[in-house]
Amino acid sequence: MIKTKPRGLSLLECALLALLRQAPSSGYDLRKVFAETPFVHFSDSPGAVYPALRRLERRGLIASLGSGGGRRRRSQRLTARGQRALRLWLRQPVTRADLAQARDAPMLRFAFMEEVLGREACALFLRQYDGALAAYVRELELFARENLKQASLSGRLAFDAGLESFRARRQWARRALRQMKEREI
Amino acid sequence: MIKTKPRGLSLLECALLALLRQAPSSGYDLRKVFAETPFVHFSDSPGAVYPALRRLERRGLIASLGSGGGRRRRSQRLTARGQRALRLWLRQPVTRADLAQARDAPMLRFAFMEEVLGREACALFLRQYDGALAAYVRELELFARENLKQASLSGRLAFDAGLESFRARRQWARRALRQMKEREI
DNA sequence: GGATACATGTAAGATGTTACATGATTGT
DNA sequence: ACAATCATGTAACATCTTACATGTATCC
Repeated sequence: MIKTKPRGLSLLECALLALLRQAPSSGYDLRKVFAETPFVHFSDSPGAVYPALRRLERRGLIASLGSGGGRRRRSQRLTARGQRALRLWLRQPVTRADLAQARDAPMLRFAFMEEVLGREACALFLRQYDGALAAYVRELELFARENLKQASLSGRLAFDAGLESFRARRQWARRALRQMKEREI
Repeated sequence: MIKTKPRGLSLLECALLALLRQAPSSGYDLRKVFAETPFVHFSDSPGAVYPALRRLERRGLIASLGSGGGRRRRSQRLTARGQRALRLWLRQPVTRADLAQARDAPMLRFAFMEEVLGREACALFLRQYDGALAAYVRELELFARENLKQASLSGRLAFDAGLESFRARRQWARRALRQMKEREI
């Protein structure tokens, strides 16, 4: 028995795994990706990235390439265990909690999915995602009917904004599925 | 000079202020709101809510109603300072960071805005929000043209999902502004 | 050899999560 | 009196933010 606690990985840690799979990189490289890529909300602060990398290293999911002391550039690569952890994360089903709380997690997974799991997994994901969205939209509509009667106009509109985000995302999922199939040839 | 550090309020703390303005409530009440309201992502865990309430109390933004020791129900109400803090939060301009990082903050503010600041402030907000979204969408489109050439299909689609969310939100903002004006009579 | 950019790290503090503990109230 | 529910709180832990500290390479 190993002493590793089976705590889950944070979204940041998963993103780091996915980026390191594409190419071994240093913490500095990864921070630049976060700094320069819009609308992915990860912090490029050293106090977030370097500790996360060392957590991944401690778990054996990544390993240093260039060694040496001091403060020289130190690239990290994914280990076999890291590969497995990444695939596991990418293959998770889409849950209601993913929609309600960790709203960006599904899309982050999808962004890296094709490279790691291939087109079929992407198509499966899109169908699951659409289904989960459909159920969640129904739930929200029901809530609106029962609880938004005497809300202010701005309150109702704010709720609508959320609802329409999910509806738009459903449309996107359908379109994405079509495109995946078209280019399957 | 008072010793209060001018640290900002967390989104949770702002939400608590807004809810307490509607009606004095206990921590338990507030937790139930978070537990039962879908797609507002606040935790209903006691370890999040009670410490946040005590921080607000320490700052003089809320105050206890029912006193008494033990573990009896203790409702909190907004103080005059709390009112001012709430209005200040609601009146903040929409920034790029609100769109890129704190994505839910603007809508949370809008939801409570009419009750506290009135229709005109809502209309101003919607125009600002639309403008900020327009600029951000242009920025994202530029990024896509320059950096998404050799991305995988799922990678490009994931980016599109984000883009379309922002476009859909712009449409919503325009529609909301129309509705605000229609019912202004 | 001095300035500048590259690169890694840490310390302090805020916040949130999970799990547990415990006091009050209500119904039977 | 007992259980169930209401209601508040705390301890341990993980993560992230901000700000600072420090070493290395490169260019002139």
